[in-house]
Amino acid sequence: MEHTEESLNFIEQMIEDDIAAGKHGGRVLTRFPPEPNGYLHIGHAKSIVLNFGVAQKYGGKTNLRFDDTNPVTEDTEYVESIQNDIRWLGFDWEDRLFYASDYFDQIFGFALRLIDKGLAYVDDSSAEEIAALKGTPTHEGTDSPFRNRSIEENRQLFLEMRDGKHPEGSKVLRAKVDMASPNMLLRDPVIYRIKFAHHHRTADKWCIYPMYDFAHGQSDSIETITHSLCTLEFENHRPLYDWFIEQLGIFPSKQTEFARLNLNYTIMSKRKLLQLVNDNHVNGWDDPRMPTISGMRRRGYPPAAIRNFVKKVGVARRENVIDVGLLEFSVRQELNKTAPRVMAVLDPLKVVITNYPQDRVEWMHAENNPEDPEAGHRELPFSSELYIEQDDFMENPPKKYFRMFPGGMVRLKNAYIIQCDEVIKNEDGSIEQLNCTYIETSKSGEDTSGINVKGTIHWVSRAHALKVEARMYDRLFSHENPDHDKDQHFTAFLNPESLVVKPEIYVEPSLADALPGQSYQFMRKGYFCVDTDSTANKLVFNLTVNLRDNWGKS
RNA sequence: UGACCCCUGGUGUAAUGGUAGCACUACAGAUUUUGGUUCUGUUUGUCAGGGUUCGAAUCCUUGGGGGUCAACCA
Repeated sequence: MEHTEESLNFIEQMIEDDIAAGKHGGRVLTRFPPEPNGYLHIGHAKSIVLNFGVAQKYGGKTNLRFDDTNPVTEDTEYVESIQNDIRWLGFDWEDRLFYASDYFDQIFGFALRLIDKGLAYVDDSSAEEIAALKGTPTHEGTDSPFRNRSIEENRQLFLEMRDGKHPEGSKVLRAKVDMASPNMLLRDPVIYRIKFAHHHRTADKWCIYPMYDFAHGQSDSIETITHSLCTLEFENHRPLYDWFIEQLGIFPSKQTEFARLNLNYTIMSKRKLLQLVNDNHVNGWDDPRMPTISGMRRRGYPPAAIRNFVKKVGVARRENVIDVGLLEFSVRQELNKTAPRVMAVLDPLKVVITNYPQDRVEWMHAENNPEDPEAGHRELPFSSELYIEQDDFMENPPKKYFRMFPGGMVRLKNAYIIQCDEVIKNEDGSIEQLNCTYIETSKSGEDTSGINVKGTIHWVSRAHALKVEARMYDRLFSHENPDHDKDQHFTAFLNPESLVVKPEIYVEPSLADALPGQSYQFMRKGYFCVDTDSTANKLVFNLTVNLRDNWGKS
């Protein structure tokens, strides 16, 4: 057996180099550091798969750490959903659940250490004044008038800030780096601000909170993270990340940036997703049209499909926009192997088999999944009155149409070949029903008719069909980049047909006991899953993704 | 008019100075009791110029294009 070597992405390459060099004794410890201020989306899935995946591959571990340094935007609702989503994706942080807020005491100590080294000062300037003195990317900044306070005064004032003696916005603690740096982040970044806000974990213990740059890297160090993987927009933060490690003399975690995942026909910004929820453009964070993990779960995307998708996308440092078609491919690939086949008629057309006894019911033997011999078989009721799909019949078919037409023959999947004898119309010209005859000797599995038909269509027995609701989902946006227009808000590009509800479709009776979350292939139509809105009286199915359809393309 | 990063088919990603490959998409065909799946094949690519080298997608250089950075957000 030939075995092809899989090529490494640049992060795996780096880790292998580090291990080979004996760095940290070959130890690998990564972390996934979400801020609990929103739901996880497919972009986070990339980070999760990367962080957990690479650690697994090299015998390491991964911490889950909530980056909860801004009490104003964070909430335990998000803490719960995030953990739920990571588990569902198939990853386990075991006993390593941490919060940046666990380290507030230590981080406060780091700040004092900086002050004592003359590397941090309390600034009484307003936010506007600080911004004004910061300069611009092309013009260097100016020192704050408070930059040269004594160590003693800085210490005293910082302690007073902690003790709530100063109002919000009146003072901040700044690192003393370099106001002339071409890197704006090094121009004396604010590292602590006053916020009289209730924190979801530390409650009212603190009224000062560290900023990202003085919490994230420090938390990495405290946990002795070896490889701190983050997205490209933090690249300019790396010199500061390293500066703090150097000045504080703490564990040297190493930050490495990779390009975030972008998908066309959707948006990934948490702020904008929150707006879709708040403005009721969608029905919550787990709306099946949302690019959130919870939305995809409800839509019926299997976790393995998401993992495979992320692996196919790869990891690199260049900006990218992934075609949502690749995600759909991954979903079909997984569901094709696992989803039982059933028959469902979405847009019914009544068929009467005139030569089939009206009171007769035959139970047809049907394969559950041709891709999976283990999946077994089921029995399907067949009778003289059926429903077929409206677009499986055409009165005046084009050349290569091989479904039903007047005088034509078609195979009913798992049943008989029938011939269309008569089209019965309503007064308005619409088709009321088809009268057909069946070929008695053509029963599936015991066909001796010798007739070969090109088309096979799905059907359900009218008397036995279950009436269920179907929610037909399409992409949320009709433009591949909803953010492309400077003058028009992204909501202007919402797809008005992203959800079409079919209140009543017909499905075969074997679906009666289907449970929320279960996926099926509605043969020749698409993959559907049972929605959590289903009740004892009425099942609700979500369209996960259509089947590929080559008909009519050429 | 600053610093840092990036540029390989339509999309994404390999090739670590030595045959530009893989996946998705598209197209064509075979198989098929799902116009699904599967199988086979085809089209399409190294941003541009200069240099180093026996040899450059890869190294150097100039230019072009794109991204990030001026929250008391992360």
